[in-house]
Amino acid sequence: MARNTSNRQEPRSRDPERTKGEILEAALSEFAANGYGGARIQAIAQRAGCNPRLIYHYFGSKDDLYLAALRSIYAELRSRENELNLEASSPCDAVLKLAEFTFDFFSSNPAFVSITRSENLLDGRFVHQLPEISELSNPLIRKLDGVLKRGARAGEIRPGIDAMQLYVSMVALSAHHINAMHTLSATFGTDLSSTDWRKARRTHVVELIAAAVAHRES
Amino acid sequence: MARNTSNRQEPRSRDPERTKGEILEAALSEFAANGYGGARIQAIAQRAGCNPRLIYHYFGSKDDLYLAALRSIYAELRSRENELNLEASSPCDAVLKLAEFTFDFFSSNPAFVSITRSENLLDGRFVHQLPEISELSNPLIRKLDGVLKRGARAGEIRPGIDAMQLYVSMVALSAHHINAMHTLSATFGTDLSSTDWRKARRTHVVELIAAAVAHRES
Amino acid sequence: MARNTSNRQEPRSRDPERTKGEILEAALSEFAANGYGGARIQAIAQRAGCNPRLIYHYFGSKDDLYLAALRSIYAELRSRENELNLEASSPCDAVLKLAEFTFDFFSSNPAFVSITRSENLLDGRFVHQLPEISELSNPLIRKLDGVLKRGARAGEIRPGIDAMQLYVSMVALSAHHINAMHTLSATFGTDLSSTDWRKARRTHVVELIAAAVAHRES
Amino acid sequence: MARNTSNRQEPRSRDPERTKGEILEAALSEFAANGYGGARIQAIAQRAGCNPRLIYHYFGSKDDLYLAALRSIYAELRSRENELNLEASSPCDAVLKLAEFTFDFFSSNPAFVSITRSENLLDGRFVHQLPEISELSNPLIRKLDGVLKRGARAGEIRPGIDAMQLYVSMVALSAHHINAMHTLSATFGTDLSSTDWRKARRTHVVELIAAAVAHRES
DNA sequence: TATGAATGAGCCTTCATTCAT
DNA sequence: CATGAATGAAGGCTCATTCAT
Repeated sequence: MARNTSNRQEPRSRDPERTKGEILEAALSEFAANGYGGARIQAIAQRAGCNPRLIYHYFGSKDDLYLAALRSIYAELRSRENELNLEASSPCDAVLKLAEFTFDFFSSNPAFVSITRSENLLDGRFVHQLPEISELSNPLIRKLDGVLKRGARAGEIRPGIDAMQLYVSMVALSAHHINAMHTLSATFGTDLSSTDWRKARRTHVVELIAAAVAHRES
Repeated sequence: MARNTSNRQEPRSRDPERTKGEILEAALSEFAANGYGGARIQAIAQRAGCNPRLIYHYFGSKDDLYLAALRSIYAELRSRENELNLEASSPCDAVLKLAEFTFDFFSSNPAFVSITRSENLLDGRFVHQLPEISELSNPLIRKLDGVLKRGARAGEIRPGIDAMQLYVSMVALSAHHINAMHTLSATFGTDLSSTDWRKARRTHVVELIAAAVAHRES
Repeated sequence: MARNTSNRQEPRSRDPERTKGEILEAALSEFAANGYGGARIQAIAQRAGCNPRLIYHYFGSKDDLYLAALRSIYAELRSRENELNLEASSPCDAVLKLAEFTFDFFSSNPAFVSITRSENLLDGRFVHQLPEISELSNPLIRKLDGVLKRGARAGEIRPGIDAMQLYVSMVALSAHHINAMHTLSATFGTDLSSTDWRKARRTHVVELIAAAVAHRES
Repeated sequence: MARNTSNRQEPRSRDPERTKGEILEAALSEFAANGYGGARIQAIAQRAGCNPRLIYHYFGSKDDLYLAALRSIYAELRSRENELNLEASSPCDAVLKLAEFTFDFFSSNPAFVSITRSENLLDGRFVHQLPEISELSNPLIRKLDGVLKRGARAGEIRPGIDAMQLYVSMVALSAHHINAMHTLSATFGTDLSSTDWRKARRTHVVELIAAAVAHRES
């Protein structure tokens, strides 16, 4: 007859910061797995182990939660890029370092690729609401531009390479096979997610970039 | 009292084949613009100027309509690729020809990019149901492999390049800036859809591929 | 074992006009009983014996359904007023005829009173969207004005009475005890909805109006 | 490092009575503006500048808060009516004095009209829980009855007028144009809230009551 | 005294789909 | 061939309210 407390389920943590973090983490997974439209607020709540209502308490709306998730993955990228120290290396090494970093970042952050994909499906509806993002990559492009010019003067690097184009290429070569993994896998009849294929891809991409920037005697 | 037929509104084309084609066309647009989940069966009906019910009449379900759309864009790709004649050119020219074709195909078929993107969001749920797709690219890869080997023997092309990796790179370099147009545009603060940027991108990509496959004197 | 048809519930009438009418009727009751905010779309569906979804099929939204209900009660009022023939009576008789009609209209159309009350709670949010309503009462006021002037000239009616003020008074005297029935009943400890009270009220109101417009020898 | 108390924000007034009063005041506004169903407990908290939880602390529930608001507006009315001194005037003057008082009370207490309206929308659900209200108006009716009888004997006032009916009429004539302001305004295309209209209405109402009770030579 | 955290119930609305004509 | 009528399931969001501090 006694109503012991152990009978009812744990009423959550009473730790707002942690709860908020768990919700964001869950949102990241759900949005990555299903896109904005396909994501279910209830699924996020379940992943976070909390009441759906709580999501509104902390984030206000699905849109705002999505914006928070978007902000978070870009913040992660920015924080990682800041750790790069391109100036310290020789021009060729710096380019390869960036190429490797870019490749590895997308490899180990599939959520970035997924959410970015969803965002593009929506014609960038949300990313355009985050002005801070546009300030993210400009410094990197400037640094890369410096490296290319330095390398060109030193005869190490083919002159005339546009930094932004090169960076877009690095991103393309590093992300597209993840982005389009399923269609490419189906097309080629090969599993592009296998460790072997990914390792081969990394080698190929780095070689391709190296060859592309190298100075050639003609 | 008689209910003569002239009283009711014109009941469409009475041309089943044409109606079916219009629906497929409309579906292509809608799926490309909104993805699978975001596409509305009613919107497709409106685009096609017909009754939603008719879609079920001709295609059975939203899934089947989507499959038809998927099939159609891959058929288009296959048909274009068949027009290529890589064997007729010198190895270097053949590679560049393929690069240019690939770039131009994605540029002029944004629906392919969009629907492909949606498909990957769904983890390839539908593309895996179309076995004919896997037979599409194998011939191309084989041909490209032949070209690369021929070029290597002739000393024109750097040996050891994997055909599939190279082709994935071509696709990546040609499609990713379209696929991720909005996020990249927001990131760089540049409009990646402008004609100028696209033209510069084409030049960059072709040069990059050329440099990557070129044989270098050690 | 046989699944006879009488087992499943009647799948509705397949008579759109009738269905639409039933929904409107149900909406009228529900809105009258609970106001706009308190009305439940599902309750309306149940009253109408149909699926909630059907309401959206025919009316689009709760707002639009409410607008339709509003329109309908005013149309009813207009149609009744048009049957009045004030010009045919002597001025005094015409005024009393209008007073009696007004009293009886509100008595027998409690939905009008209720929905009107709800509308005022919303600061007339919806009534302002129905421009046709403003054209409803102007003719009546003009007619009443004519009657009053005619009566004044004939020495039957006290001169200087403003037609609109008088009409507002008729409405007030006829509607307010319905509108505020519960608070007044509670205040006076009397049931204002009883037949007896209503009958006495009618007599009182008509007498009051009669005395108010009568020409007095001073 | 020490977390001194001056760091956290001022925890409100620490004056329970005042806080309670502010909440009641806020509730009055919110209920008047939105009715019972439309009122938001959080909006009341914001108006009162306090935490929603505090409302529960002081008043228990939304219902109880509403009851308190209801009690308060009727207490205000009772207190005002008690200041009237009908016996001191001549019968006619007394009637007009009451008419003017009633008109002015509703004019200057729109919250009374609004909350009363909301209450009637709810079929008097709450007013029936306040037995003290029914004891409010009985003395007034008795007084008015006395005045009418006195006036009838003196030949000043038409005999046979029922005091309650007359009082209901006064209320109706004074309140209905406020109660139904928006629908009437929309109907007549006139702004019934304008100062001019209200002034003309007052004159009209007083004249109407005067004429209605006046003794006429047959 | 006062407050933020957390919840369960319920509402409007949308969508793909089938029924009957 | 073609269409309007009708439906069940589910989703985002809001609200009053209680728990724990």
